[in-house]
Amino acid sequence: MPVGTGATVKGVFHRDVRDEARASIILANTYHLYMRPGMEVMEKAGGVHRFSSWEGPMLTDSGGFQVFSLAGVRKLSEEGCRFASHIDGSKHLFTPENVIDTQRTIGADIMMAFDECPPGDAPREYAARSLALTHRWLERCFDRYASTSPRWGHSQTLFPIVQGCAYADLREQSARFVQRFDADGYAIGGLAVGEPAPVMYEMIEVVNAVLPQDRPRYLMGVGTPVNILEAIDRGVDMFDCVMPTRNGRNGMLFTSEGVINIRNEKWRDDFSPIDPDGTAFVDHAYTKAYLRHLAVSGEMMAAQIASLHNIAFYMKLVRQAREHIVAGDFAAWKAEAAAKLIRRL
RNA sequence: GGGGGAAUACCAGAGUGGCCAAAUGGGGCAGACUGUAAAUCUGCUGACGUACGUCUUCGGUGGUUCGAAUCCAUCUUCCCCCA
Repeated sequence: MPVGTGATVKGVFHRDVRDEARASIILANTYHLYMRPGMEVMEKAGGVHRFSSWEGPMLTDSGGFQVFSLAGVRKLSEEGCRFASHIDGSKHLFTPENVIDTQRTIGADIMMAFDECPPGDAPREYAARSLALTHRWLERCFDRYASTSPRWGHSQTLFPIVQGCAYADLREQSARFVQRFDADGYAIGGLAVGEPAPVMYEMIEVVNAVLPQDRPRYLMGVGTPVNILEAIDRGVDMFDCVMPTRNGRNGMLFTSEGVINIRNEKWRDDFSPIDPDGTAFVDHAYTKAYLRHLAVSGEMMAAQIASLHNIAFYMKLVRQAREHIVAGDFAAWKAEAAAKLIRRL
């Protein structure tokens, strides 16, 4: 949602944590069509959380990411973050408190804390100062959370966000700090923001070594199919990412055989399905040639089909991951799948 | 039959004597996109070479000029107007 609302609405597809296996997941902004009605999102001593009305849980971001992505046009302070709307220039102030209020109003099942997300190359001194601010904000978020009630008759939970940039000791410190709130789940933020992938993986390992095993770990904003498999391998349970939709709109299709740029002329006469492995999101499988025609013609349908296809692909990917974790052959499957996923077709 | 206009790279279309291998768009090719200010943005697109560069291009032919996509003659093709 645009600046001013203080939150981004997402759908989250979550495992039933009663499964033995880790890795459930995902993702898909604004798409809730993959979720089962009344599915239990998580269990905690003494109670079961139920989703809001419809097909699945709603997760909202706090607006913290805007602190990162709008770095050029915002002002950070102890109080919060000021923005000028890109739409009408009006001024807006996000604070830990009003961001919680907004998410209460939206009715999110999972609300996110308000944090600062520094860039991947942030110097240590900045990272440490930022982390301290994020932690202070986090306490304010939970204060507000504790002093307010769900508005729409279903429970609303709040996830803290681990920060610390690319510094292992800061990450570890943060992962310990956030546990004082005994949350239903924990988010890992501030990754995939410019740092190399190996650094991201290392940070995930550091953090997950500290976070509790019996609560979902949510890696925010990640990522490519391979990123997701690597993160699952390191104990992450939940993801969200714009990649399947944004890249889909821009003509990139993820398939079990590799990545396709559907605008390429090579697909012009290719009447085979987008993915031979059958990740079609409807019974009818669109052909590459048809989708290319729509994309080249500038038809909105191309963006729609590509987005839905990519989301369906991501959903299938994590479902397979879960199955292979249960079957006990995740590592072998991951290696084989990843090799294909990075190919360009 | 008479009069006028036009032919430019894959397409469309600027350019009217040197700063033109030739604007701009499209098409093509490649790349980017990771808690969505994004149906977006970037690069390349005559040949050879990493590159400075060299060579061949602006309908055909022949001229003028130090120098021509640009001027002249002629041919070809297309378009328009009048009969």
